[in-house]
Amino acid sequence: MKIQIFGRDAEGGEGLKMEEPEKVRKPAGVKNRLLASCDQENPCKIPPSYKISMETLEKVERLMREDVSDTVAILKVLSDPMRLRILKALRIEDLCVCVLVELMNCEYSKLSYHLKLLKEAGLIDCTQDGNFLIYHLTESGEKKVTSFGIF
Amino acid sequence: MKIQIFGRDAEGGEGLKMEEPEKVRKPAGVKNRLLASCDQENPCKIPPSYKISMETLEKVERLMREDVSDTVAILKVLSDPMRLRILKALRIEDLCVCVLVELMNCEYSKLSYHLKLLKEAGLIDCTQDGNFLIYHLTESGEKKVTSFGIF
DNA sequence: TTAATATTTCAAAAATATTTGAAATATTGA
DNA sequence: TCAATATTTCAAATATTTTTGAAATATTAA
Repeated sequence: MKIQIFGRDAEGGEGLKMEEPEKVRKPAGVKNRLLASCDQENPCKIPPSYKISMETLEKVERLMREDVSDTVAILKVLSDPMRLRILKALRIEDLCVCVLVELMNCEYSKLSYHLKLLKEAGLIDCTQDGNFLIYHLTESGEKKVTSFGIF
Repeated sequence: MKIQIFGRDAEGGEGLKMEEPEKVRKPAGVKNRLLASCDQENPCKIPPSYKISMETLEKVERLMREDVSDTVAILKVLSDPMRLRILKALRIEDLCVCVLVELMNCEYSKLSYHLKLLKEAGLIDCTQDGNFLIYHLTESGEKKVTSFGIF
């Protein structure tokens, strides 16, 4: 696959792109990989509507290198009906495991698994009172849950 | 497990909870399941700090019944590094599969799988230009991605 | 002590999601 | 028409996540 690169434009998404005379570039570094096979003997074949500037390309490549693992981790934890419902409940009231078990209508061990994930993600925590564990949203959990605007 | 229920309080989370004299209730309907074994011969054993009002309980139970499947579905789609990075890229610029393949540094079939999930979730779509498919964020995708405040 | 209770942990089983590579499809250009 | 290209589809192999039930832990109550 080969890509044609057009001259600089004023910041991706800004609208107004001026199209400079067609000119195939062969840049160094990261761009090399992306545009490797694009040169004179090997002319680029791309659809006419498809133009992309060096600036935009670089911007996208920079984004690609950003670490998304934290975001993914939190999204993974949130993307489960049981865990979402636990969070919803705890937003209203701190609840002990025994009540959650009844509310969720499930086995202790199952609930416990999900509570563990939520806790490991720092979204909830619990305090002990005798034999009972009473779970609550953490401050950061409260914030995240709110900022995701999920509920 | 048995739960002790205390008198009405003014809306969960409003602060100021007045604690009426201890009184075990045995309500009907949904509450029955939750509080089934809580009566005179079978006195409730809960930790002293743990009080919950009928109102709060009802509120939580109502929440439990709400359907979260749409939210879960979208969160599931978002909770993958590859898909997140695709979305990030498409926020900057519409991109054809061939460029995405290079950016993501992966096989076509793999990329295609993730594009499909994103498309099925209505977050992205594509237009065809000859042999090329050029993917873009949908309007609703744009909105969702923004509202989740992920990037 | 001992028994009962609330909860977690663990490992195996089951369910889901992802990756892989080959083959299919559709479009272009000769 | 035919070959080349861009992309998707498919089914099998892998990997990850979730469920299950039994056993472990820790606390209370007797």
